[in-house]
Amino acid sequence: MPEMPKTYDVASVEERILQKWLDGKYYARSKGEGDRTVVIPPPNVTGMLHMGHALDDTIQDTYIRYSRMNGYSTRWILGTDHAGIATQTKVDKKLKSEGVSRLEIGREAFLEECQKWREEYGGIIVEQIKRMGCSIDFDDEKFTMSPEYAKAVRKVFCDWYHDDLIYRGKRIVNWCPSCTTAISDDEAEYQDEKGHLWHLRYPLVEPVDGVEYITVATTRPETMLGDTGIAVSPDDPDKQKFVGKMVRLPIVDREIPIFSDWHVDAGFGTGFVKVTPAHDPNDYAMGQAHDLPQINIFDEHAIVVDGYGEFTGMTRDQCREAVVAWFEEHELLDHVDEHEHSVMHCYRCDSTLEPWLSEQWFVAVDRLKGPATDVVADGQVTFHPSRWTQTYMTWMENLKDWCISRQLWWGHRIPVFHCTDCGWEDALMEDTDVCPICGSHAVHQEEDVLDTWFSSQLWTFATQGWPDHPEELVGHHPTKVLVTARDIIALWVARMIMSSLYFIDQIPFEDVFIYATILAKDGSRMSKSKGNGVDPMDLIAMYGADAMRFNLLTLVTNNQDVKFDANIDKKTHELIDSPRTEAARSFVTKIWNAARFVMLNMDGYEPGEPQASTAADAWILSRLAKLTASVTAGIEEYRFGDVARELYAFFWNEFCDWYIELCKARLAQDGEGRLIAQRNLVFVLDSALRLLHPVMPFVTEAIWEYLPVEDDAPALMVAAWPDAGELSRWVDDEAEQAIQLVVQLVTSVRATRAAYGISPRQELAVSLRFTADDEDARAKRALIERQKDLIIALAKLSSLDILDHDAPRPAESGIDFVGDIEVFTALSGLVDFAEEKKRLETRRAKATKELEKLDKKLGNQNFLDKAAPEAVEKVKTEHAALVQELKLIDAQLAN
RNA sequence: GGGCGAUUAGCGCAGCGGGAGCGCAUCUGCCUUACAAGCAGAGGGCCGCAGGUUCGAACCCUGCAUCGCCCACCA
Repeated sequence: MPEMPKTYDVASVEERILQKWLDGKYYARSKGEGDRTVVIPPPNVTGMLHMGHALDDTIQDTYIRYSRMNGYSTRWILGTDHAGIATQTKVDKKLKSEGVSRLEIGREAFLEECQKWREEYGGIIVEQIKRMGCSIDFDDEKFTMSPEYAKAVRKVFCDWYHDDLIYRGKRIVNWCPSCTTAISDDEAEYQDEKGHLWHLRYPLVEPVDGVEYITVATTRPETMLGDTGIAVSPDDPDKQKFVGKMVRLPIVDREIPIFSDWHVDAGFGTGFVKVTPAHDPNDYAMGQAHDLPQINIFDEHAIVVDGYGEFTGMTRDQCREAVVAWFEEHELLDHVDEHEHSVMHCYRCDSTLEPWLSEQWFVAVDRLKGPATDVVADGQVTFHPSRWTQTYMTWMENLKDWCISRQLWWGHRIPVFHCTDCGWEDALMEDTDVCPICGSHAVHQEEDVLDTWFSSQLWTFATQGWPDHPEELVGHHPTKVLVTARDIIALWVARMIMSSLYFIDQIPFEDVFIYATILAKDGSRMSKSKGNGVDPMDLIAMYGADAMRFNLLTLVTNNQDVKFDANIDKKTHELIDSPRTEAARSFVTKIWNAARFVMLNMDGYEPGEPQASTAADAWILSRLAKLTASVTAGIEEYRFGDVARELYAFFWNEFCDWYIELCKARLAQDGEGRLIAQRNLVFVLDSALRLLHPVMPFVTEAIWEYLPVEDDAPALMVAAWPDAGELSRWVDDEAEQAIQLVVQLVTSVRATRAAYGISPRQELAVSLRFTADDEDARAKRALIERQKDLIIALAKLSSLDILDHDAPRPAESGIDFVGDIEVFTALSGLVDFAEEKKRLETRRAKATKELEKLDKKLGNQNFLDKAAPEAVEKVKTEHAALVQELKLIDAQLAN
């Protein structure tokens, strides 16, 4: 048999194993019972993957690998998102650094630049996904702007357009005057800024009760040029007398009405609000409700338009200054307060956004939201953890029409054509340059492109042949689970549900798994600008993909965010270390070494069934059976953190720490015992590797190549998942108790040894004495007799005697207790007995304190009456044991 | 303003109604031929604060504090 290298060389092995998988195309769709199609949330082609992707992809890969091994039909669909605004920004910046702008090179050349960018970064992203070990369908990569996908997007637009779900309208949008595009609310960044609250006086046309003017408070005095009303709160009694009166707007000399509206907070400012419907979302809403004119005072660059005299041609800032100066000059500036408020900025160029009235395209959501709410309410689509259901529902309730047009170039161009001659307009699947009505060639396509989410909402079905090959969807849609981050529940998850229900009358996925947001160690968001981000590729380079994956999965609990334990150099922003990932790497190494030990003891091995020939065998097989059931259920329920911890505890603390040690004596001898131990070791190791494989695919695959298991599978990755039902025949609670006793006895002797500083090489004579002489004690005694050699070997004893229950205590011995068994360790000539006395006294104090607690409990009649009988019984047993222990300690002390 | 989450050992986290746990770090002793990326042992906790429910609360309820996230708003 080939010998395993002494050390596990992570980098070279992971590289080789990856190639093996790719060569074998084991990542491709698998056939089986029950469909498990999963779509990857398409990463943006803007750059590299971050820790969120690493977590997302690790979860999906673990799930898919498990499902593949467990005989499901699987397919994990790969793809990337063109990410309109984000990519365009990156390409803009790149061009700028080369000294050109997109306006100079034109739309066509710019799109070519975007394509180039996409090819480069899309390629990098796919390489990174490979490097993490993801078993995704690499031969069939999707892209939200591929010709097939574009066709799906276009069909969705046209169908909705013709079903009156898409309309064009003038609305207030977040406008970036520098990028000259609308951006969505989620693309706006709020920043708290110190500003001012200017109090301006507006004269009343007719005095009211002798009052000649009212005072409004505003943070944006420049917008007063577009004021068309003044609002007061309906809950403000002092102001009601002004309602219905008119105000003469200074500078523009316009008469505007005072009205009452619920938007107004009587307690803020002066209680009078200037209303500028064209330049504020709230004012727009009030303007709609009260039928006010919408006066746009800015052009697309936020320059004051014609007709405002000296103010025309000014920027927002210049205009603000000039307006304030004018009010001051005319003694209409009441006063100015300092005021902190948050201001929206463009996340691309950081300009202050202008709420701006412009022509945009919208999706009417009224007919879409009902069905999308129902499928979640009735459990067809289930969120995990369940609390996200509420987030979803709340968002659906408050859903407003969706602005889908973007004044960008990189994206799906809106397929609406109009004729400037006759006014014809339609959404078309094929481009045209002739008007079908008047035959004119004055036909133009809309310049705007669609919001990126408009295309990604189709992801589950447009990646699977829709609309041209609907047969591809059969059996593979709805997909099984969507694994994603919580911040796109509204932006993406909800929209996928809406569009999927509309177009293919199916939910897009059965489950939505929302994982925790990964924060930096200090609890703040990881971000490039703060330099506290961790690059998954750095972690892989330092510790390997398996270690990163394992660590990430331990973080998957019910929590909604989690701090990533990594240290980063404050100056260079480079990763220094990640203690938790390092610990995970130790686990990888441990697995390698344990396997290596097994392989070093394979001389004379002949394949055969596992066999519970000793208590140790029965125990480990029982533990394995329970682990298999638990891990299987854990993955099915998306409890990845539990799964990782259980695997760790079994492999390290049970298999390595005890079973391997318990086998060493048998392995050292020739004969049947050795063969049985070999077979059991191979069986348990093989099973454990299978269970570990979805979590740590590389090291398990590498080890499996050495294992002498007969299996048709060409790789562990496509080998069978252990069958919990089949294994359940090994469950053996008695054996588990027996080994637990062995472990306790060995640990007891080791603790005594450590307490006295006795060398591990010094063999000790130990005798055991049972405090009782009942059936239970006799059974335990028989068991210990059977495991005597094991205990002697593991505790490094010269002898192990079992005394009769009434035998005298051995002189000059240390004492310890394992339940009702006294453990005497002969210490004659080895220790200072004053020490032992001190030790016993400490122990006595502890036991006394514990006993008091139990006494109190048992003295409580309510406890005896109301608590579960098992609970009472347990306390009674513990109580008896403690009483016995104290008696023994006292006897020992008296000695 | 509305909602959600967190607060447990120095650090990062599990546990979520009946004995306070894991990993790292710390201390002690070990190169016991699978593993020093290891082995054995040990120390370290008013389980955020205050009430309540319960025979019994880290766990359930209420309030508070601190930190964080999401949504809305900020004239």
